[in-house]
Amino acid sequence: MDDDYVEAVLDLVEAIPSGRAMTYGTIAEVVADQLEAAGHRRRGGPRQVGQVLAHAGSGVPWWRVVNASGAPPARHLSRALEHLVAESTPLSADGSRVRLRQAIWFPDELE
DNA sequence: ACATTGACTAATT
DNA sequence: TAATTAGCCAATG
Repeated sequence: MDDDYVEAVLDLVEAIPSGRAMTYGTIAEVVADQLEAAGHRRRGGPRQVGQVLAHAGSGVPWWRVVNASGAPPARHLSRALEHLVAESTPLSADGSRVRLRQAIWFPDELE
């Protein structure tokens, strides 16, 4: 995993607005498109995004990245939920996952 | 090289 | 809805 990939992921995560969220899979697609357009060979997937955040995600709003069912990473669940609540991110009734229908964000949406 | 492991996903039951 | 099961792709031993 080279620096270009790591940087692309971190930049994108930083761009997610407060109160919104993106899934690992979507981030992987956007980053793959970006790098491909920049001349690199297509690579990466949801798990690679997870790898990047696990090792280098401490400085970015990692709690705005959730899995395909809207759940934050199991290991940091409570810390993530604190942030999400503080940002009034739309949550499911039991407060354990993000309501993707409302909270999902995509980078070309007007801000 | 080979096997195992993960901040994952989509399909199936 | 929730649990299970293949796939997936790069890192690690």
